[in-house]
Amino acid sequence: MSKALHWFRQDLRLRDNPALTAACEKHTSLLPLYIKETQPALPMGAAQCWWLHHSLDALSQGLHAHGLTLCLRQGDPLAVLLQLCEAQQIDTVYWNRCYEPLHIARDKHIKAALLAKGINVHSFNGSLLNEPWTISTQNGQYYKVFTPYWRQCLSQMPEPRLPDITHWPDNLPLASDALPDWQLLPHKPDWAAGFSKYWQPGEQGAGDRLARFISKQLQDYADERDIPGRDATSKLSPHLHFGEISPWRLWQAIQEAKRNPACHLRSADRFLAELGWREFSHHLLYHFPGLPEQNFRPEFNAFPWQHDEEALSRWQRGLTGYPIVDAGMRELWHSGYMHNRVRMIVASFLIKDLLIDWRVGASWFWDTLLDADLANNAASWQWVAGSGADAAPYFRIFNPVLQGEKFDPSGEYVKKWVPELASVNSKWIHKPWEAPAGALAITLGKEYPRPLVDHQEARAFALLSYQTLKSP
DNA sequence: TTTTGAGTTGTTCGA
DNA sequence: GTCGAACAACTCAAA
Repeated sequence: MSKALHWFRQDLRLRDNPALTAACEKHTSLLPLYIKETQPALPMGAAQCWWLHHSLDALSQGLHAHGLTLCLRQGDPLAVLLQLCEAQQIDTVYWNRCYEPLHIARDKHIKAALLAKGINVHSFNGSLLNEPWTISTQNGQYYKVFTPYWRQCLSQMPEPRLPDITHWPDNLPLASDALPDWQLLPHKPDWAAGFSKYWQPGEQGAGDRLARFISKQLQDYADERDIPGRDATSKLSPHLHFGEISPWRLWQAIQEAKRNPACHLRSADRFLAELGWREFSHHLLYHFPGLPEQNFRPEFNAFPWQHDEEALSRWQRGLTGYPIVDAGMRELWHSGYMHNRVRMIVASFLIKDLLIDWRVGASWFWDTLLDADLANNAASWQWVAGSGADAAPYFRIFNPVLQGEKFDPSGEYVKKWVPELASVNSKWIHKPWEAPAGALAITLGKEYPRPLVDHQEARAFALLSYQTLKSP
């Protein structure tokens, strides 16, 4: 008659959940628990609080279908765990591992404290194809370049195992907080009002996205993933972040699709490589824990970043006067998401046109992205800045007009998110300031702003600034 | 230890 | 309009 506790963190799912499966197999009673930390090491962004609310709601219903009740508690995790274990004579605690440095430290501390009280702790890999410490070069170093890293991963990929629960233990009924009392949802103003139009948090929503991706999007993924006006990307990132679906299931689904002779292999491998980038980011963060704050390449510590509150605010609100940039920033604000291609464009603009510190951009993304993930966010911003591992060379500066014309030729993406430009001819949609007099139905500077900076001048200045980093 | 080839996502300029 | 070179060397990973 042993009792177990499963501590849900970034694994808000029932299927293919190794820690939960083990807990169910080995114990007769189970307490499923989620803890809202009162002093989190890594406070969640506002957009993700919205997601968390709905994901917990979905998880709670999913558990309920199997006779279990999700227990919600608020406080210091160790104190909550100890209190519950003692009150219910729980002998074993299960969880899936987290990989952010502060979470590793937290879990290590909690594990030691529980063991000291005679409580067993079992942890599992529930979130990554390859955990960061399992991949290394022949010299035993960690990888700093993606391509050899991913080659190595592919060469040692373990057989996927998708453990499912066959026997559900008895419920341990316990008092729980009420989810609405956590006040995760915004109110006054309800800026998340539009989110539910685009997203269905939870395991079911994640599974639906995957099915849609395999059946409708995979075939043309390699060719269309860069076109923000198309619905060509999987949009699985927030589901992956919260662990509503495991990378193993994606891996397996792609392998299955590849067995179909009609499958477009370049697309399938391209998608897997995107999973690879997620893994690579975690690998980098694990081995270089300062990644979210410190330049991976220390020579960037001398970079002359500008402080311009007005420019930052216009970037955040999507009022830079560069349509593709503004469309991206508004997509982010309205939907909690931004197309990958456009993320690179807006990041390049903030860093290289406005010369604003990449950490400032990362912090805005952290607060507004539903898929905000410490490893991915830090690694990607540093990549654009040039301060990161395997980074873009400093002279790779995106031209927002060319990028717009190349990847959004008809302007449909811009028109969707910047409605004041909806009437502009596609010839001028990415550079309305060049339109001849009378060609625009709107007035620049009134309905839509003039460019915040001149890109050619900004580019030249950025190149000069990057020159200063070179050793004398 | 030394050598060698390679490295997500771009832009501009001049022929 | 199209194409290739230059942009700047440097670091990484494997042989």
